[in-house]
Amino acid sequence: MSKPVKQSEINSDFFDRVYQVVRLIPAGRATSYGAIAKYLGAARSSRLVGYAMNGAHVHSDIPAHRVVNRNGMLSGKHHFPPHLSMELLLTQEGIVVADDQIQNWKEVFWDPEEGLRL
DNA sequence: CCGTTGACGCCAT
DNA sequence: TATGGCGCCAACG
Repeated sequence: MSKPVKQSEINSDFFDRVYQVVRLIPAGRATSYGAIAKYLGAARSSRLVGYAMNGAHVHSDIPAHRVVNRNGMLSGKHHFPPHLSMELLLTQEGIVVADDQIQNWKEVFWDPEEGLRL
């Protein structure tokens, strides 16, 4: 198994799946768009995860700030309001951020497959 | 209906 | 190590 599959062949609620996973990210930890896509069986559709986050602002219970790119860089900071920037939110959770990048990324990174004990 | 865009990531050079 | 190209697929004009 583990064969790449188009998300459209899996289900039509890809975004909801993404939101579900993001909600499970523990405070003080963070994951990447690619890790979520991979967990959902659409490893090559990481861009869709980012797109899903774009509409996550309507769901105030989704910690979108805990999702960054594979390098731990805050590539989506530009989409947050000034008073609730990614850097601020992450810092409040104990994550160290410098130059728009999460420090100790290897330790902070939360893999959905590991965290959810797949 | 068609071309562009985009909170990404892998691979080639 | 750094840079550029391509795939992926929904949303938009």
